[in-house]
Amino acid sequence: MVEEALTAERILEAAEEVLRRFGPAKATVVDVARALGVSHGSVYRHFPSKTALRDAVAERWLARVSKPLAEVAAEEGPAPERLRRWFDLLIALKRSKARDEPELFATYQNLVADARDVVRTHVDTLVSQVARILTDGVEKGEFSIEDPLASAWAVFNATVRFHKPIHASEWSDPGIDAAFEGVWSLILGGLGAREAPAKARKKPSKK
Amino acid sequence: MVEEALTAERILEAAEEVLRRFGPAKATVVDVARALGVSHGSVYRHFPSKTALRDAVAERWLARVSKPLAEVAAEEGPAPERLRRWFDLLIALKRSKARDEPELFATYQNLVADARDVVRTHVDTLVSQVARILTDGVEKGEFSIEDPLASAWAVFNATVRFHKPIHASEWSDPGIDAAFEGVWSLILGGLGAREAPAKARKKPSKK
DNA sequence: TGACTGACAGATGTTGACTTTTGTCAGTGC
DNA sequence: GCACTGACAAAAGTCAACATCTGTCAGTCA
Repeated sequence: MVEEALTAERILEAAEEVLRRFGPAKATVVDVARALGVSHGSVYRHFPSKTALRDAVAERWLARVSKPLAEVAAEEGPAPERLRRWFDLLIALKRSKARDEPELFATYQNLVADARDVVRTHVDTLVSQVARILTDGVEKGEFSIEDPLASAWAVFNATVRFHKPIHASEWSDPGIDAAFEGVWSLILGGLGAREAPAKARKKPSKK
Repeated sequence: MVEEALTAERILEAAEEVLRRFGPAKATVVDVARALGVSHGSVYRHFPSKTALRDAVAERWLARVSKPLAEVAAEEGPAPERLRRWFDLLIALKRSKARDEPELFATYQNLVADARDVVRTHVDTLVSQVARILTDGVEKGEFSIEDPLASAWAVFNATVRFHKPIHASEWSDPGIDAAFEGVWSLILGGLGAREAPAKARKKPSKK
């Protein structure tokens, strides 16, 4: 049987599995190497440090969050509803990660606590997606705001309680959904949300 | 000189001083007793546990936050500006506590992490103050909202990043004030804030 | 030659004996 | 009697010896 070559990709998969099973506190580089049947020195051929490996695992994991969100951001149709769907999905994704992959979620929480670049990049990605929806809405006359990127940041900041991992323990409060509704109507008002005026409404795009 | 009687009040003062000096991790009941020249058993005559003592210290400390805020909430004049002054003061108070009394602030952070009743009560107090300002503004036609208490919670939730101790590390970010401005204009819009119409209670037709 | 190993040094984490702290209460003396 | 003490048990915290982990590198072997 031919041994499969040791690649960064294979290491990442093994590392994710090890993190999922043991959690960030117990997972070691030796565990990852053992899962691959190599010495731990080999892992350092592909990643300069354990931190870099952890960041790379998180990056993949975060890409699996932002990709479906990007799809929602790119949808057609009224921006206000799309914005809401986008946040509903963001919140649902975060909650399900916290519930179904607690160890990986804990890894991500450590990352946030360390204020790693990988997290900043992820947040920037998410905020640009929101900005895209807002820009779209402004063009269609569905939002009345001056600076979509600034507003995107504002919306993101205002909803921090509902998607930032540091608040994860509050997500099981019975009133959490009602609290979000309250913040949401504040936001819609603040964005000057309304139905697209007939003459401003764009024809279905077919580019 | 006659020994002063040992009262809950004197114990609280000593406990606050001990907490301020040693911080929540190092302060012991024996330290508090020593500062008062009594045995630690005596302290337990007045407080059932160290936790109860810590909570009582925090309660006093929080009262010193909510009292000046209550004064702002009770002021006359336009509600939107008052609301803004109220939040500016809240944020300034929290930041100065974090900066000038780091040990007591750490005590409070522990309290929040433990989700103690004393914190819930404090938050309820603050939210009612906001609700009071909102109610006032609704009566004067300065806000158009249905449920001032629900909106007060929404405003509080939307500004969490700027006053909740768990976010204290973000308060020194250079962009934090700009971020607050962004959220604030969202909020003002969401509350339907406007100048008081000459004749209150009449639905406005234009800006 | 170059991917990989394995032995190694220093850093970090764990363990368990020991110390301190919390909380109780019978006893003291005012 | 009451307000307080001081001795105590159980719980929690400390610390140093020991073990494991991270990161490096000279050496192996295909």
